[in-house]
Formats: sequence, C-alpha cells, structure tokens
Amino acid sequence: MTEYPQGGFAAEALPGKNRYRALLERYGLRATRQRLGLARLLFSKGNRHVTADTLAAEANVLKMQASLATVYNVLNLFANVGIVRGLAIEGTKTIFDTNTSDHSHFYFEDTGLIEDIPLEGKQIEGQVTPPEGYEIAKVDVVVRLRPKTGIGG
Amino acid sequence: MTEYPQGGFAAEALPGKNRYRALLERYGLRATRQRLGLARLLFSKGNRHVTADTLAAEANVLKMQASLATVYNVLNLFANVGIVRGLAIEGTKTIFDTNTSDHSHFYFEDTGLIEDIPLEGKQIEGQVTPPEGYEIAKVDVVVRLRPKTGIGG
DNA sequence: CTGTGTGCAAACTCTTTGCATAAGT
DNA sequence: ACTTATGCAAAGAGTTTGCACACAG
Repeated sequence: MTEYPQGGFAAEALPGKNRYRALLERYGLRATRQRLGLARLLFSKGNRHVTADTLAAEANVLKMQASLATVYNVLNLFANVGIVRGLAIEGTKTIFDTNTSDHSHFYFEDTGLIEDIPLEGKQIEGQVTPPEGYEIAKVDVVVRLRPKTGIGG
Repeated sequence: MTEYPQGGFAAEALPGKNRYRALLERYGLRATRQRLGLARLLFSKGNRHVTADTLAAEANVLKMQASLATVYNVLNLFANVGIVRGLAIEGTKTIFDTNTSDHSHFYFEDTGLIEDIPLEGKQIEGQVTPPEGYEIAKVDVVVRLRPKTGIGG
C-alpha cells in the first residue's frame, strides 16, 4: 500500500509544460511524453469527463504518440493515485472525471453526456447508517435526465 | 413506445406455477419455459441482485434449459418492460435488481455484494435543479462501503 | 399452423496483458 | 546503465446477434 498526496491538482500557477511535469513528480510518476501529453489534454481546459476512446482520439489528432493501450494504462494509473476518478454510469464504458472533489453528476439520457453537480455525497451520508463493521467510503449520486416532454406534462 | 403496466409484481396471492404465468401475461409476454423458470428464480425468494452469469448458473443447477444468451435476452426484456431494473455499479457487469421501487444501494467494496437501502431518490430530487428543457428521470444513489479499519480510526 | 423464442456459435465492444523496443532518470 | 513505460497484437470479459430449430398460443 503506497501513500500518495491528497487533494486536487493545484499546479495552475506553474508556467507551461512544467505544470504537468510537476503534477507527475508530485505523485512520484515518471514524466513520459505520453503522460505529460494526456495530462495536458485532461487538465488544460477545466473539468472533463472522458473515456479512454475519446482521449486517445484527441491524442491522435494532436499527433501525440499514444496508443489506446497506453491511454488505458495512464488513465488507470491516474485513477489509482487520485489524479482522476473513474465513474461507472452507463454500463460498459468507464468514464474518467478530472474533478476528484466530492460532487455528483447529471447523466443526459438522450445524449449520454455527463455534467458535474455541486451536490455533495457527504450531504447524503447523514441519512444512511452503514452496517456493522463497515464505514461509508463514498456516496455516488447520479441524476438521470430526460428531455422534458411538451405533451402530457 | 409501447405502454406497460406500472408497479411491482403483486401476484403473490396466486398459487404455484400460475403466479409467473400471470406475471408474464400481465406484461403481454409469452409464457415460455425459460421465462417462467427465470421468473421463478428471480421472484420466489425476496428481492435479489443478480447478473446474467449467476442467474444462468442457477438455472443450470436446476436443469432448466436456458442458455446464457437466452438469460441475457430475458433479463433485458424484463428490464425493458419494468419487471426488473438494471444497475451499473461496478463497471463491466450489469446487475439486475428485482426491486423496482424507488430505493438506493449499498455496495460492499470488499465482497462486491449489493444490498437495498430504503433511501429514496425522490428525497434528493429536491436538492437539484435540472437544466432547461430536461426533467429528472431518476436519481441513483450508491453508498460504497469499506470494512471499518480497527487501526488509525 | 404461424409467429415468436431459444440455442448455439460467432461477432462485437471495452479493457487488460505479454513481450520486445523505446525512453526517462 | 538500469528501470520503467510504451506499442502492438493477442487474449479476455461481458454482451449482442444471425440463423435454424423448437415451441406457445
């Protein structure tokens, strides 16, 4: 059981490329071309919800050399150390969320899109008593949305 | 868009085999040997959380003739008409819940088991405002549990 | 009898893995 | 240099599908 630093990615103050190098260093990870590039994709434009697929596609567009297998490896690595967080919402595909703070999600049933909600799982913990010998690790809330039907209310 | 009857399976009063035949009939489904057998497995011993795998295994033990493909077909059919409900909790495997009422789930991280909680998604709806043009279809809450660590609090 | 469901195996999607090569410190 | 990561392709898990045969109504 290795221990990793807690909390979000607070390297926004650092200049350019060094931001991501510092991030990896902070978690004791080697700064490879692929990890740096994927970290940039993940964190340079606000909170994101990506699949391995979509992230690999973006990497290809930008001519980063990063195979799908590597994207999986990197995302799983990032998830294990807490840089990102994996979500199981729509069955088969795992979604990786760059926002690791306590929050919930909208799931748009028509488009499949995912969006953060500021609702904290902690708020729900109080309403639940864990069974003997167990404690609450996390509360996941998914609010499933459907287009409002004009007819029939 | 076909319409199906609402609410849970209330045929408990009927005798023996006819219970499940009545259930299927109520949803306009043909009463095949496989569907009857699987319905019995699902509903004869309280609320259950099964995967296609485990249900197929049970069926085989009882010498029901039901292939894995058929178990998938039947579970998906039951889920579509509302006899059971599909859950995406642990990533790859879809779990089918025989309890279709509004409730939440414990997920035991150590064993992978799932258990119902009487907490209603409706209770959370009030804390969330859906985006323009959308309405809340359902709120799914999963309380993830880990064994209480004796050390370190 | 007619149409629908089932079984089998193959196909499909998402993800992981083994091994040789490439790259980081 | 030494170690670890990557890429590729193959394997693996879970699920779906096409087609011939079987069965329910």
